[in-house]
Amino acid sequence: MKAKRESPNSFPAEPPVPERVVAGLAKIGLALRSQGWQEAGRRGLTPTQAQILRLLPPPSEQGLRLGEVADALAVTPATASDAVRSLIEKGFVRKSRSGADRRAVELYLSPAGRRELDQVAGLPDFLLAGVEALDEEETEAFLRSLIKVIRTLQEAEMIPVSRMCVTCRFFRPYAYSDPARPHHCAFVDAPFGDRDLRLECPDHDPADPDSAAKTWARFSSRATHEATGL
Amino acid sequence: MKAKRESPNSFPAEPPVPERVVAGLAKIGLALRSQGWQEAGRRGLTPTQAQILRLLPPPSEQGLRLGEVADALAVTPATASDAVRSLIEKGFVRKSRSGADRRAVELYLSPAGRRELDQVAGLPDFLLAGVEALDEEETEAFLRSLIKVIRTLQEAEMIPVSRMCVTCRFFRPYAYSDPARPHHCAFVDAPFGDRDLRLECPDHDPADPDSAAKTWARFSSRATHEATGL
DNA sequence: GGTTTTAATTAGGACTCCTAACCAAAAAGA
DNA sequence: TCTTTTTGGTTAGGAGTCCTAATTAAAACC
Repeated sequence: MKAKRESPNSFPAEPPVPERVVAGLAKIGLALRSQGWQEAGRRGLTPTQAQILRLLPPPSEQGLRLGEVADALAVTPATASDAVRSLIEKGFVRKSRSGADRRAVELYLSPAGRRELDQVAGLPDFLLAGVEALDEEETEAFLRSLIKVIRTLQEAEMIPVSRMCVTCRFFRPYAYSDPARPHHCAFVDAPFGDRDLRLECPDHDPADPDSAAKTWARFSSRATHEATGL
Repeated sequence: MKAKRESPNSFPAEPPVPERVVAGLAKIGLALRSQGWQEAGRRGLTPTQAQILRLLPPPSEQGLRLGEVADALAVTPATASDAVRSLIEKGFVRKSRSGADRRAVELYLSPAGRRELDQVAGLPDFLLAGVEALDEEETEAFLRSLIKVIRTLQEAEMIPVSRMCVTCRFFRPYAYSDPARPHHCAFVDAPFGDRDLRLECPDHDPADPDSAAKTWARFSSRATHEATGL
């Protein structure tokens, strides 16, 4: 039987702050899941299927491999294959053998899929309403913290790597002293601030591991100190 | 074809900040889900089953109703009933008819369930590692923002209401001017700070709707201004 | 006492996940 | 070149997650 820990200010201690944060994130995860299923009922799509639709490009662009879809959703290829088959039966997705590699497939949105996606994307996350309860400054701080958490998870390979600034070869964190726009993007060759940090940038180009590590160290430590007013 | 929006600083605009925050939260939800299933493989428990185990009390305490379990997990009673049946077959949960209301059931952890829970809870969320990449101050700000988001979601009834400070009749937000410990808990009759804000307090007692609204308004607006230095 | 409501279960169906076994094409080695 | 791997994807099988709808039984209402 463990004695209860006391926090420094004599207020009876609960689990440490990070654990409560995790619990909070779990609650949001819960909401996302249950919302996803309610959505599913309204249209004919399950959460996974909707996510795949959001992922796939129109036929005019380069299609996605099945493996890429599986990675992005963090499921096994078997599961992804199931979901895709069901989407094809529903007429929302097209599949064709890849030209370059004859065992691979390329997946695209069909026109019907494109229309369906507009509907699905139209009612964007209910979560948005929750996040919009934060003021601007709070939201930006929240985004930055979120990016740090996600990146850490990615490094531990617990979450698929995505096209974020912090893994991009064009990203130069804290290149300027202007606190509103401390970062530099070498792709558009312009300074920008935390509010423009991206999670999925179309122009993303992965940095080599070495400079990625440096970039991350720089971003991570500066973002930390800046929050304390340094 | 839509023209690209420009943000005020001429950096090419992406979706607005709140949307990116939602995207980030969704990524974390993804990680939670896929981790849950990997867990499932190791032990014989699926994510839902593990969550139920975490929820149930030992036989020495008041058992939970099936409906309460369903609410807490944000699933239908049918789904909860399924999962509970499977847990009973595995010997981790005990069920008995409620004395007070003969159609209701009371659910408890069995001794085996208790042992299993220790295992499950032992490897707490991998997410913890991610959150611990934040420094102390950042973590506290993150927790506070999270509470605001969750509470907003609860008000919109998109997420089950939980035993948080902000819905408790003992909670007096911003009762003091001390920025380190601005709140007061009338249950323990002591001041406390953001770092002690709770998501699941054992002593929680719901406030009546009227004063709950006032408390929330006070917490919400002050937390906002405080962040901007007011 | 006779509705209505509420708590839980069951039935049925689509889908999500997994692991494992399997082809077939591509890459690697001898 | 002619095998081995390796890799991309599919299928089979099984437990579980979810839902809606129908059912049973007890409680609450009038």
